[in-house]
Amino acid sequence: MGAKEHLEKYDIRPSIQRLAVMDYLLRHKTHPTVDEIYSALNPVIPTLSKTTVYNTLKLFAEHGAALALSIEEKNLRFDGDTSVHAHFRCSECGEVFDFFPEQVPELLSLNKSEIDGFLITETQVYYKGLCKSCAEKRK
Amino acid sequence: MGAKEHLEKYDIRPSIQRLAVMDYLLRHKTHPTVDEIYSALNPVIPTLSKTTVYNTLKLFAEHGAALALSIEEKNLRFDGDTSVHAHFRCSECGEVFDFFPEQVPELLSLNKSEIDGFLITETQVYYKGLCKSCAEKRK
DNA sequence: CTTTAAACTTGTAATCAATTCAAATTTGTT
DNA sequence: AACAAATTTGAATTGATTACAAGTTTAAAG
Repeated sequence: MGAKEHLEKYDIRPSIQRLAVMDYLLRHKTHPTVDEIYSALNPVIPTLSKTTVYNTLKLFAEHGAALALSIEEKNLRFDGDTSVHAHFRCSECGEVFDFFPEQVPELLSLNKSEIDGFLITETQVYYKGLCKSCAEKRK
Repeated sequence: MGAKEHLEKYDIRPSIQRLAVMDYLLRHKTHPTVDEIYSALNPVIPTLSKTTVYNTLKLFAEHGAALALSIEEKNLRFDGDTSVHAHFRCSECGEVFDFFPEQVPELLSLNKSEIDGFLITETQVYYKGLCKSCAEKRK
């Protein structure tokens, strides 16, 4: 599915800037920060403002078209993949990976459900530690 | 267990300030922010600096004596309860609750384990939505 | 086509949580 | 008591994010 269809699906009008940001998110599974997205797109759309990237990502998150991850202290990170999955951040290299341990689906599927009177609309599961590549280097 | 024993357990020297912060965390299960802790303790220890509260909480988190929760956009929140549990943040009133759906223990117990070569040292599970009290008011 | 209003984008300025840093104080040790 | 290490302090700085007001684009109606 392309960026245009993805935006339409979430009732977001497809401006040039929004399409570019969505396209970037769909093509890069790296969970980029605002700065990374801005730096990548600025050469292509020279008039692009960083404020627009902020506005756009906030809009995406509100409409459910992207996930905002607060998995690291400094920057928010964004994910265009809104399917059920968790995230892993390596404390060595800082990279953020999609993560899918067996137990996760069950847990995330609590979404939209009600427990003890609490209405769950969003679930975030964050793991931290050493990624495969950094763990091997340690040896 | 008192604040002193708690600190000793995690190899943290018990200064006046550290004891006060730890004591506050153990007595208030509200997942307070730095500001909340500082504002509460400043009247008691007038010389207290906010930098000390920052330093202290960072130290606690590094030693595993407290949890740093990035469950909300603006401030970090802290939890003196380091046992296995998840958190729920109400998007209406902003309060952060301890939360313990059945599936959580299993998920959090991945801690210190290895999956696909990834070494997990920390797990955070965040739920967002409407808390019981705010959900009832909505009707 | 024009006109017009709404939606969107832009850049600057402001905010504010968190960190840096160097000086002052406290603590533990000989 | 004297010294070194650890801790605390507050002022200054950083840096991600937001606010805002002006400029631009888009879409719909005449």
